[in-house]
Amino acid sequence: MKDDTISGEQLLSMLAALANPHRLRIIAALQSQGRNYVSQLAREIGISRPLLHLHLQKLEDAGLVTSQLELSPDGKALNYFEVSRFALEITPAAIAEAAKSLSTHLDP
Amino acid sequence: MKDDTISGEQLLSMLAALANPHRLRIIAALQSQGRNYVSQLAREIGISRPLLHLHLQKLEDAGLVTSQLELSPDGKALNYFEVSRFALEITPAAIAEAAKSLSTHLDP
DNA sequence: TTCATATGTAAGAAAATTATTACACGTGTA
DNA sequence: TACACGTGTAATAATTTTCTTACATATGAA
Repeated sequence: MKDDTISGEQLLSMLAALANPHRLRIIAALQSQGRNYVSQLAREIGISRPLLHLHLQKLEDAGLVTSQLELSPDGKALNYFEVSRFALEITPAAIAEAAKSLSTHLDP
Repeated sequence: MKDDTISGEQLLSMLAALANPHRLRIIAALQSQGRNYVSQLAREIGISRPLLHLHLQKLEDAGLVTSQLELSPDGKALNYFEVSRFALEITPAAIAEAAKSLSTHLDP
């Protein structure tokens, strides 16, 4: 059998990170056009840079994108983001499995 | 090729519906123990009935659960919920595909 | 020096989601 | 009738998320 096991918290954080139209578009853009740095991506998607920064942070916290700070030829610091490789199989059974490890307000 | 196509809005509404710990537990409970009616499910999960009602509504709006009103032997109206059969393949490519049909604030 | 580019982040406003409480209604039984 | 059980929902509060604006910093070029 495949080990598709994932913790409830992990699943939840990925779902929460994906549950936003801007963030879906961000992933789509990085997937289709490849890695990009923050300011440029903000221009392409049409949202403000601080707002994009916030969304990228959520995606990165969930492990869906990664970033790498680089120096451009002309000396600017560019923070490049790219999509992580991920594949979530979302089914009732997978959710039931993951939910076993979801903490409750009743937990010790 | 498989037609895994899904609209951006549809994907988004499912992701949003899943991105909550209570709702994951609801799906897990219905999947593991089978269909159940609202009051009983509320007791099992340990949340109030109105709160469960709200979460069930979101899940139903997203098409992840369905409900059927039935009369118990002793005449009570019981609203039974069960999990829908769904399987979402969440990958960067699938998101890029779905995001094509995501409306923007810039749309006509 | 000044301008244009890049970076990050803090503070507060706005909006959406989540949660509680209280109400209203229906049926069968004591 | 009163109680216990089921249903739904409205109003409000609390919390979280989203968004904007403004500030601070750094580098290269004009």
